[in-house]
Amino acid sequence: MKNLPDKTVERLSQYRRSLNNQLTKGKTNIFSHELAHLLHITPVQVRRDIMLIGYSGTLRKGYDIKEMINLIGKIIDTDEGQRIAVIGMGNLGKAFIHYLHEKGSKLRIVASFDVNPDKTNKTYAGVHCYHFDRMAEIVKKEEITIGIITTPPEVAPQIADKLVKAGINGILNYTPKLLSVPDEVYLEEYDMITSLEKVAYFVKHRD
Amino acid sequence: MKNLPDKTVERLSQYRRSLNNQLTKGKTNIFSHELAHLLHITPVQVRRDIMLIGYSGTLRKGYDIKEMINLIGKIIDTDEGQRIAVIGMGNLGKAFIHYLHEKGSKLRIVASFDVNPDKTNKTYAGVHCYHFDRMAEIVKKEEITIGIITTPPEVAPQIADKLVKAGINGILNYTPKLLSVPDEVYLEEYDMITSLEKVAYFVKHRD
DNA sequence: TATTCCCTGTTAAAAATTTAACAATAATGC
DNA sequence: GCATTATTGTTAAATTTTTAACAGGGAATA
Ligand SMILES: NC(=O)c1ccc[n+]([C@@H]2O[C@H](COP(=O)([O-])OP(=O)(O)OC[C@H]3O[C@@H](n4cnc5c(N)ncnc54)[C@H](O)[C@@H]3O)[C@@H](O)[C@H]2O)c1
Ligand SMILES: NC(=O)c1ccc[n+]([C@@H]2O[C@H](COP(=O)([O-])OP(=O)(O)OC[C@H]3O[C@@H](n4cnc5c(N)ncnc54)[C@H](O)[C@@H]3O)[C@@H](O)[C@H]2O)c1
Repeated sequence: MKNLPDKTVERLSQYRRSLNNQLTKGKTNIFSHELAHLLHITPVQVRRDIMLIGYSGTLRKGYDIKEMINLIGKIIDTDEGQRIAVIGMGNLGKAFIHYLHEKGSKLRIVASFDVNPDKTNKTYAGVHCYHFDRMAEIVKKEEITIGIITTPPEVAPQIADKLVKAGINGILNYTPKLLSVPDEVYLEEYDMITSLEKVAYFVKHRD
Repeated sequence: MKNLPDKTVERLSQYRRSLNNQLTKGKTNIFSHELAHLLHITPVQVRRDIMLIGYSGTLRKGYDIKEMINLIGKIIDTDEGQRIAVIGMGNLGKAFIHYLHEKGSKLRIVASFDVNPDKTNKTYAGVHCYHFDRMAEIVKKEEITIGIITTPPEVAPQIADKLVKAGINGILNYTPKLLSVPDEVYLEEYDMITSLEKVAYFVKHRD
């Protein structure tokens, strides 16, 4: 399948979460306008996204929820899934692991790293924490493709460098320090303060 | 000033963080291409954003870092600042308060709420935690305009409703449950899983 | 003082994303 | 069975966002 637009990928993730939610409520089918309402977007956009991933609903019945969940899974998780590491087992790192635990996704956190002896050689929500010195070794052995950085910001650049050298393909950076990686590594950065400041701005400047 | 584009507002927040960073390194001026490099964007975009906020650099010297920080502060924080509450003092809520503490921003967290007696009537990083029953009262007294929701997802909708009734103007929702609020309330939602799944997708589908 | 160079500010073009419009058609009601 | 209704799929238009192009103009050089 051709590459999907950035924004469509983000929405697919949200569609899936909403669809799973509907499934637990006993719903088996859903209309574009229902899904749109849940995500605060327009029904057209839902239909367009669904068109882009090559799925089709049935007229007057809408979309089959299970089928859509499966298809989105194939697209995002891929059939083989991916293996993930968290670097920095502080508040955020631990919270993340607990949050992802038990989601039953094919994206699995299989290792974590820290340098603090209080953190290393322990297991958090089923994820073992190694000393960061062993990172390259474990990344290879465990076939890890994605690293999530939740260390203090100062060390984030060197962590990123080492992850790249170890052969990782994607980095999700939660420190406020903006990173630089080679083109072939996909980098996503998120800072809570930006979200908060965005709300602050639009609260004061909304029409 | 006319309303700025969504994306520009997000970047302003990042500009400011990067500029503060440069300031501590002793830099007083910066070129568009330098700032662009830090944010992985193009110099044109930097210049355009700066044009939109009505600031001007000097030819051959670039932009005055302090002046830009001040101006961005006026735009995002506004002169009076805003007062913020966190609802749900679990892992994420506490982490957030610690993270924002000591940033010296005009956006200040002035209260937090929980229902668990283990959490209430304590102070975390200088922020008092009240029982959620007192929320409406405190929101009025403390003139709180923004609420950050970090409760379990199940209760998020009812929390949001009550925040809206209490007269809040903006909500930042970190639970994976998508919310619905009246138009006049600005809503921003963020789910870490979406970021992770986005990385997962583009790692496998990058050209 | 002329010339070159570098960097800004801005308008115009391009690209990405969203929204509108509507044809097609299965189910429903009469 | 025929018209009506509801809903999808898709093309085209509109909007938003990014990128390109380039005209200034101040500093440096000579
Ligand atoms: N806590 C939040 O809500 C929040 C929000 C946004 C961003 N952040 C950012 O996320 C990051 C983590 O925040 P936190 O609250 O979890 O911090 P934290 O101090 O609790 O955790 C950081 C962890 O990284 C470990 N570490 C330090 N150096 C390391 C290294 N070289 N290699 C591996 N591990 C190392 C530390 O031992 C510690 O366990 C910070 O950059 C913070 O700015 C935090
Ligand atoms: N921890 C993460 O990394 C992470 C990441 C993304 C999203 N989230 C989401 O953020 C939210 C919080 O996560 P967490 O790990 O901090 O959970 P948590 O269980 O540690 O904290 C939740 C807190 O909310 C309080 N609470 C429960 N009901 C309440 C109510 N009605 N009013 C006020 N407070 C109430 C609880 O007492 C608890 O202190 C969850 O929705 C979670 O899914 C967490």
